[in-house]
Amino acid sequence: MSLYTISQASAEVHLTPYTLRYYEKEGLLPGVKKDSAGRRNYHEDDIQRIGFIKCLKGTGMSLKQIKEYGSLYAQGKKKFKERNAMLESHREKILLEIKTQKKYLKMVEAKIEMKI
Amino acid sequence: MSLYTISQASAEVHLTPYTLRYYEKEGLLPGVKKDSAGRRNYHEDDIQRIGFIKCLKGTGMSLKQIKEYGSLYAQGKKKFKERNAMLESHREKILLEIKTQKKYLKMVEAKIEMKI
DNA sequence: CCTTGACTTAGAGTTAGCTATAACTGTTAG
DNA sequence: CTAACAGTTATAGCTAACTCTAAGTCAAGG
Repeated sequence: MSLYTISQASAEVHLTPYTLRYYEKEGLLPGVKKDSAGRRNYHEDDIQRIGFIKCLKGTGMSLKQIKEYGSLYAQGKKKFKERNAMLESHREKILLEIKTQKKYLKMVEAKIEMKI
Repeated sequence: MSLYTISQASAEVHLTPYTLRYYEKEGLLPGVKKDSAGRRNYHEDDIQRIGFIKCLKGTGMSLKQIKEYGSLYAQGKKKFKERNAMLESHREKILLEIKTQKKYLKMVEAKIEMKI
């Protein structure tokens, strides 16, 4: 049934075990199961969750907000509206960010072309 | 000849006076002139420099690297090659970043479309 | 049985990048 | 002349996001 130890999960998602424990401690990754010896067993859907956390974080969402999103998610469809509103506004933010990056790219390219 | 006090420069570039002084202290913005009373006088080209610093920083370059770039720049054309290499590799980084952002955008949009 | 090694926790330490405070100085308006 | 104001410095404090340390536990191999 596809279980990962913390070091396997770490390799899979390219985050250190430190970071994985930290995310869990901060409440970003609730409900990770442990074996009889108290060791974490990451399931496939934990890996998926971490993937989405990386996506949100990689687009500039703070861990605090990611946690908030996760908490809305955990509350199921009664919070669907709120949760989707969060994603929609984050989507706008990403679009804006891409625009800004493109502008900055042009500035850097202009500087390169200056040859001075 | 278009001089700015620190608060005017601050308003112009959308950075706080604290940040402007901090950048200067960190060596990112050498050679800012002062008046007889010791107050900073930002010239038009200081404003331009800050603009480019914001561009580099906004695309993920660390202040340390920006300082390094500035120091190469200050050494004139004898460091042209090195400086341009730095910009070229930064350009690649930005391109990659835009690509990543686009991928993440799709992930967020997919999540929005899930309606679950 | 004992060592090795991968894990556990709580908590301390680190880094980047600001942001604020305290004490002070020079300029300007009334 | 003086009070308010906008600046100055040095230095301390803050936040986010890790990153590491110390001390301990557990399971498996020799």
